[in-house]
Amino acid sequence: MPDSADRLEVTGYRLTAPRRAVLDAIAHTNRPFTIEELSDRLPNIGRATVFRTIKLLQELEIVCRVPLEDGGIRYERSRSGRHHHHLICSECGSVTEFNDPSLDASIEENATLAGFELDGHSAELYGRCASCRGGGAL
Amino acid sequence: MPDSADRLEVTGYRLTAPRRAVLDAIAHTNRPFTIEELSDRLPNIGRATVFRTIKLLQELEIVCRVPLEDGGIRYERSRSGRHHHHLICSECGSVTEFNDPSLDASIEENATLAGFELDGHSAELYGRCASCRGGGAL
DNA sequence: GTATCAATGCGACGGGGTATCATCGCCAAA
DNA sequence: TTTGGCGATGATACCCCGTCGCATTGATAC
Repeated sequence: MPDSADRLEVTGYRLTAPRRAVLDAIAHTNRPFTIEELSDRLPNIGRATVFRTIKLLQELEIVCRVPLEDGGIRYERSRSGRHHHHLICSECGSVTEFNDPSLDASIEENATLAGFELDGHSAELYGRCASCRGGGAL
Repeated sequence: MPDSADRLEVTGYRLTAPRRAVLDAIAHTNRPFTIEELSDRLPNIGRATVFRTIKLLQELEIVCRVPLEDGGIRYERSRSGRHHHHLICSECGSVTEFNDPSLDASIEENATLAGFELDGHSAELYGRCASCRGGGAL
């Protein structure tokens, strides 16, 4: 994951061994993960450092936070690296990013209607993904 | 708040003194609150009971959970009692409910496009409300 | 090389919520 | 009206997730 490393350096953060290890671990993960899972895979790295690194990567939009329906939190490597929304499968836990200008427009319109100055928003969709529906028991 | 009490009874839950007290407290609150705040206002009621009651009221859609931008959680009496979204002011903390069929339609469309079977979604908008903008320093 | 200061690791801490379990009290049936 | 069942309560311990404080380490500039 060279460009993520680049992004760290370019923004003035030090590219240390623990940060490399975290970047490497998430590069090799294709499923949303918890900090605990990540931390377990990196036994030589302090838990606090994993938290701090993930927080940093969120700010750099390399990783994004995925709020689950039950209130739990997972994280995932951001594929687009830009603002997006999530489709979260309650069966297999997979997360799909999507982007829809008309959805964003609709959100902005509602803010404007309410006299609201928008500076951020989130939208999460919960349900069952295509493959779980296809192969599933229902 | 007689109809909330009714809703409890109708759905088969007992309308007990602690539940009445919680209903009464939230009826007299017009701002989003934390469980701690609510619990402090009800010193004779156990903290666990406050948590349990709020959880119950969420299920009955009498109260809704408001996720803040920083990850914190507040609760608010639901005005519409139905599915809705939130405009959350980062300055004064006020929460405004809104409902927009075209926003919901847009969400459903994205789900359909992805082959997703939707069973729930959330959308939170963060920014500054009209009155904070009007009287504010900017 | 060496100084500097960000980053790390450790352990303690804190907030928010749940589990356990004995007790209470609402409600209905007798 | 008493009684009994069982849902609700309260106190406490506990758990999970994330942060803080602080001494130490190590990346980078000079």
